[in-house]
Amino acid sequence: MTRYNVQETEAKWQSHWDESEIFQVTEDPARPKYYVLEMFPYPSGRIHMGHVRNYTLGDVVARYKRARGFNVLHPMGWDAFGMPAENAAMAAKIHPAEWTWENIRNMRSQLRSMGLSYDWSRELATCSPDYYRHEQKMFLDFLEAGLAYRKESWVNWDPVDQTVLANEQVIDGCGWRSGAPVEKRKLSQWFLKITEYSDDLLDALEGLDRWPDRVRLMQERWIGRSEGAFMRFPISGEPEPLDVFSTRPDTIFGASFMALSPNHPLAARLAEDNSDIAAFIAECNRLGTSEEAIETAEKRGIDTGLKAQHPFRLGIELPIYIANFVLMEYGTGAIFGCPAHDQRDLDFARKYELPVIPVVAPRDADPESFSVGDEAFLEDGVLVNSDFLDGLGVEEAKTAAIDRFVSEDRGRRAIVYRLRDWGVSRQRYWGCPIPVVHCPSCGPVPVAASDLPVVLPEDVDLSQPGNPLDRHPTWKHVDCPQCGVPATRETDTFDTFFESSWYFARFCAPNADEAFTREAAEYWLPVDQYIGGIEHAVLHLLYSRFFVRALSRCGYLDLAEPFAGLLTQGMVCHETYRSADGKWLEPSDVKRIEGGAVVTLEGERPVDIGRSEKMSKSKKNVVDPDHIIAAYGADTARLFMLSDSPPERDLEWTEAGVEGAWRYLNRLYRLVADPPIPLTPVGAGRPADMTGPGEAFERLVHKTIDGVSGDLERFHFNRAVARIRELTNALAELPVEGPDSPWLTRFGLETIAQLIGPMTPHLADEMWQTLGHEPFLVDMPWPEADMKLVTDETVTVGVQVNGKLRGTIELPRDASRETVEGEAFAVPGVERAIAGKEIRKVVVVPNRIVNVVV
RNA sequence: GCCCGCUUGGCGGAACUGGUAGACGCAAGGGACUUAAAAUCCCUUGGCCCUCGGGCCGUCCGGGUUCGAGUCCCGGAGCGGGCACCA
Repeated sequence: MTRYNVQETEAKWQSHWDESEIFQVTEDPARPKYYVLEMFPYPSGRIHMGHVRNYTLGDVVARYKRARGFNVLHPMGWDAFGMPAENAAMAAKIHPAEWTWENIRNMRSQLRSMGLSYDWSRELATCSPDYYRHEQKMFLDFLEAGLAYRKESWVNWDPVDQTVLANEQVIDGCGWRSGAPVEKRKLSQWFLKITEYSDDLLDALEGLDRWPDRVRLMQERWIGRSEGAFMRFPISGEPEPLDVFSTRPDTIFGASFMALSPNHPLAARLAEDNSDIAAFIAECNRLGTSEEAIETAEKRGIDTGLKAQHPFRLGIELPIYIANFVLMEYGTGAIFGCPAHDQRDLDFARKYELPVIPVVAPRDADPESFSVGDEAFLEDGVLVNSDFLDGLGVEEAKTAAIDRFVSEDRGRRAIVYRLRDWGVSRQRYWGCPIPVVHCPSCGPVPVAASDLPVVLPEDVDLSQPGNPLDRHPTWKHVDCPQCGVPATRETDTFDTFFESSWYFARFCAPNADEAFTREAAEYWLPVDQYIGGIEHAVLHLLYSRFFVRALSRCGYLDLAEPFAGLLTQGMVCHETYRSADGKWLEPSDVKRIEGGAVVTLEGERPVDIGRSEKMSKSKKNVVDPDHIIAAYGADTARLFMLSDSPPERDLEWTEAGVEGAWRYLNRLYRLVADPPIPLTPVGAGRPADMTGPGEAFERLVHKTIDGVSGDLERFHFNRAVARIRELTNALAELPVEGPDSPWLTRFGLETIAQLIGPMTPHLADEMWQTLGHEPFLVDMPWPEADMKLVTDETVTVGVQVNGKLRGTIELPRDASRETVEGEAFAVPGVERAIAGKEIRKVVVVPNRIVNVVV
């Protein structure tokens, strides 16, 4: 039997593609363009199955669009700055740069073995000065445009490692490496004014109609526009009043306390001469900076002893607390608490025995007796206990309350956003240096554009805690660009989201002296189809959307949105295995035996099978793409990635599924290498007379072309694969003796090769050549379905009685109602079901269903 | 805590906008070929009942809308993801 030599064949086509440079593209105004981009990887060392899935999806789209006549840009690069390089440097004593470049070398060769249609001449790595110098220039332009500024903000500080920790590095309030309790610290940092675009970023979401709804919704919530009012409360015995923001000014008469964020300036002032308050604030600061930590913590507070005066109720004073659930970043960092109509306020009030005064009652409730228990009343209703607001609905009451605040000059209507400005400073080494010099007399001064790039020094010492740039002997010492006195460089580097916010533009002109050329960017952008993980639904995508706005303002380009279409792929999962002593086992350490049980490969000891989870090193349920490609080839891995699950959903990697894909590829190869019957010569005409089965098969080919095309357009890759397999099954069943079979078999095989080309490109080119064609299949136009053959002349219609299927009938398409009813009543199952009953109604849905109601 | 998503046979999934539930694949069982095995090919396969014609039940659970619900609405359960310094 002819055997498919996958390693040899895949290597052969990869080098052919490479030598002929077929995937290198240039701008061509005569042709429609299509820009396919997959989120570029962090060079962690080896590709994982998530990458394989992501890049397979992109490659299918790229190859399909190319066959459809588009000039396709499909580039790849490396998101090469980031913390893991520093961690590796500390753990293995390798320089981050060396570690990163070595990883890039490895991963590039792994990606190449997948046979992806990248234009490798455009490859970039963000850690190269050639790349990051442009973002230093962008930062200078942002500064000049007023889009970058400096302010203090809070960070998680590890006192032992002398470093700032990411939220994920804070475990139970302690540093992940040092184990020391984490402190909140205030640092002066650089921010980008993303909030200036809050409304625009929100409004433009509507136009992103090729984005998943849930991603748009997540961004909408993230931006978090809310309407309300700023209100001023005088504090008894204090000169300065307290400003608060509330979305519920209507509940002002239900206020029973005020609460300050532990980071509020007033709280800080009170702490100066009150050790209890200072201790409470210090404790809050141990909580970490994440919203999750703050929201899940028990609601706690401390009474400051200060009293705020109720704006509309003379003589009523409200105690001012400092509370751990009030965020300094939102509104003014202070609130009035209305326990009856806010759950957090209610929890707090119950704990500190503060009054709970209902001021909104359900419309059908008795206002006198309505009270609130352990659940705040959040719905619409009628205002009660509220003086001039009594009897109004919630919306009317909001307006009336704000109007009164305004007329008494105690507040104003306002819109606030949850979105905060983007802090881009990182106290780390392996990132893009922020091009600023701190001068003792001029303050922070931008580096002159002509002095860019500020190159990250490589001779650093990572063996001690803290930022190595800070203690570098020479690098940071420079003269002030403005006044010339000795000054020091900014030692912070950019957040790595900075690099990924514009790489899609750099790919348009990767060798340009400037960040990118306007010409190339205007030809290629926006990205027509962006593909990546849902984990980037908010930050990366929102920052990139902000970046094109900021770059447009600074004259780099003229673009509304970076990504016109977005596909978010699910995770790659695998069963988990544990030995009897509870240790995780790798899939390659176990085997499946008769009956489905799993045992260890060595010693055949029993293994506990856990449920399928995202592949991760900690659970050891990782399958190395290299091993799969070595054993089965890239096409098998690609086909399995596409055939088992729709792209947005999680995919469960199974050895059996891989085997199935592998068997199918071999079957296809055998069909062309060793056809069941001799084929007609290349280009032979369609036989004039077709047999019945032949004609049915010919129709199926056209239906498959039509179906697969539609599936690929909508990213229903798993259905496309299923259809191609159906066609393959039908081809195998063609009668050997049929006079039209030699032609039909060729027609079927050529079509299968073309349709499966985007998914398994090596095999498809091999099939194409074996069938007698010149390479490359990727340059062939996509097959066209003959729509006359796609629609059958007859239809199968289901016949129901009272909604229950009783049989089916074969009818000419668009048969008359009379014909349909006549045939339907003649179905034996229908006759049985309606015998002796009165027919009340017959529903006929043309070409679909008949429902007899008795 | 807040926000978002998912739930269909033994398993992954299919079913376009409410119209024949289970396409396609995997696994399992049976058979063919073979000295044997692998590979390949063929058949069966949602559950229960059956007089082998068929009957009843069935898309996480409980309600509802409809001639008709996996699909729409209300309520609930379970699982997963995100929460601003991981990328």
